[in-house]
Amino acid sequence: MTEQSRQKYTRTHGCNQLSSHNAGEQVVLAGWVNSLRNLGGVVFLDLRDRDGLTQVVVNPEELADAAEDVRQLREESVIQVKGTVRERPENMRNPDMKTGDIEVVASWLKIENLAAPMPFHLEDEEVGEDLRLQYRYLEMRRSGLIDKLRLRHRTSQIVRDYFDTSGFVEVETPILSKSTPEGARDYLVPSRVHEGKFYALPQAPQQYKQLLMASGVEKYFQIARCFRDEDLRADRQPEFTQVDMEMSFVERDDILTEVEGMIQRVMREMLGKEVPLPFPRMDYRDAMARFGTDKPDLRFGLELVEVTEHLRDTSFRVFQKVIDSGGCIKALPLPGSVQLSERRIEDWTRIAGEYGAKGLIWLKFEDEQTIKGPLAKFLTEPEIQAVRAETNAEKGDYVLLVADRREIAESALGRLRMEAAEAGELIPSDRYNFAWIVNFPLLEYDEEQGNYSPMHHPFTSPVKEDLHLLDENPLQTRANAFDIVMNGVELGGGSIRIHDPALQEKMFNVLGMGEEESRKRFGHLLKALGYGTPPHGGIALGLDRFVMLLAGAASIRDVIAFPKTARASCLLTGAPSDAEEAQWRELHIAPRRQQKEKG
RNA sequence: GGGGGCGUAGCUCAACACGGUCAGAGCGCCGGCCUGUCACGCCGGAGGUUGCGGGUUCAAAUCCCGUCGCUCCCGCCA
Repeated sequence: MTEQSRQKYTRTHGCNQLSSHNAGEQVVLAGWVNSLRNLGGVVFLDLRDRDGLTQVVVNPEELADAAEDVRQLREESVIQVKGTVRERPENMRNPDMKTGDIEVVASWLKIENLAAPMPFHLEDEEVGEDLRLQYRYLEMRRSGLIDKLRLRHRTSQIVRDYFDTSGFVEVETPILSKSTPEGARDYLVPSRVHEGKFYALPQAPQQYKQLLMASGVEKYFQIARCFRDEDLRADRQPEFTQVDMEMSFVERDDILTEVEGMIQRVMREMLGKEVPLPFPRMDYRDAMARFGTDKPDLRFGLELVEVTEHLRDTSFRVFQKVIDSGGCIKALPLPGSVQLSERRIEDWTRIAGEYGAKGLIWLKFEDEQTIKGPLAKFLTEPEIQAVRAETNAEKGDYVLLVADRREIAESALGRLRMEAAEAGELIPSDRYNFAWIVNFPLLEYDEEQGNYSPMHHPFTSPVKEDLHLLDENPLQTRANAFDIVMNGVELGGGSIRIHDPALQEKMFNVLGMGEEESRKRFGHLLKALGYGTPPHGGIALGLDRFVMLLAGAASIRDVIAFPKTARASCLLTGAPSDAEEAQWRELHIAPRRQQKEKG
């Protein structure tokens, strides 16, 4: 190898670093061609690396050999350039560019990779998301996605440091795990060694972390990947990341305090926001009654009120029927600034219908005494007055009414509260409101299965005072569980767990599991509880959702490097894909279609 | 499993309600010109299975049915 060819042109500067102070210096830059301006003789190109842009000038007199190559260049090609930093003439500086006072006059240029024409405009935000996902690596180059990944990285760092400082130990738990048919659908992994048996990917490290409490770890945390084979949403991916933690010898408020401290630190260091502690705590029942959801967005008002009693003797037959059958009438007062066009009422009626509401009634207060709307000819003067007083409505305000079963009326109006806030631009940006929702019901009745199912999970402890209700009135039993809500997004949930094996067995029993079945599914846990497991509890927070909110993003896909589509496929790699026949034979499985053809 | 929105050139979109002219525009791409641009400019050109399959019709991008993909929501997500 000659001396010449061994000469290494390693980068001397980043594309954001040079200024007029460097004038006259020999530098080597490397990066992508961000844009190209070929004037026939002289060629200008903006070179981009992960830090910034620098203009490079290719002058035919000074670089005759490379000038021909430069003509072939296309945007997003990768090049290395050696050259001299030159101050630009006064009238040719670019004040919009950080390095706009200088340019690098190329004396040597190497095309490392001549890029094919881009399949889409990299900076065009209107490009279809499917195309951007297919070329995710191209989207990342210019979309600000990398900044979001940096934000995510730093958030994880702070979380790790916070828990480390508080004496927590990060423990990794298995990805190949055991299927438990409760809860979400499992992703299954067939076993080659054990014919006909399967691992499951963890929906959460729940049981392992409780076993770590039995192990004496006392303070555990993990930034853990979780998998759930359920239908997706803007804030749900089939695989996602939880900040998972568990503590021994604690009560509910110890956990809440620990988490509040962590969130406060993240908000301070990531956004420079000082969030006041403690976060407000709201009963599940109150959240439902006032906001129609268990994850209320507290950045704005617009609370629901109940008007059932005021309209108990109404002549409006639809309402009368609902009241007679034990339903209720909930109202959502809206300021007149939220325009209720006919089209909007139609749209919102359809939305209310998605929640099972059979209708949506509106009225407008023309003044204190007079209302407009379909109820105008049905409501009496005192009824109007009562509704007005209850809703605090003023002249020009609207009231939306849903009469139905309580859950339906509340959840439908809860959703319309969000629609109205958006439509009326009532949501302050740059504001962060946290709240704890506490005292969830322990159980709900599963109509399909015809039995009780846990609202959180089967290891959740009832609140002490409600223990007796487990026999008398299971649905009335409150759980010692809590959710944390940030700007209307459920960030995470946790609970105090059951650490008494007898109570745990009883719980399984209430859930309709016989002794044999519960031992088969959860025997390992029950056994551990019997060998000296301390009282414990913990929480899991959705890291993707948290970072999404910190980044001001609309979907968790925007804070995940390689997300999946709403149908759980990866457009970049094409996963999931077919497997070789030899592969599934080795795993003792066959696609059903194949079996049918054979059988 | 159910409902809403979208699918036309490489990209973004127009033409679609009321079926009928060669399916157009901007950007990108290709060729030519251009030595101070920074959204460089100017001239010329190529590029289409209107997602796919079927139907109605003399005639379908347009109407109907089915299907696939993306997306939002309900159910689901212990």
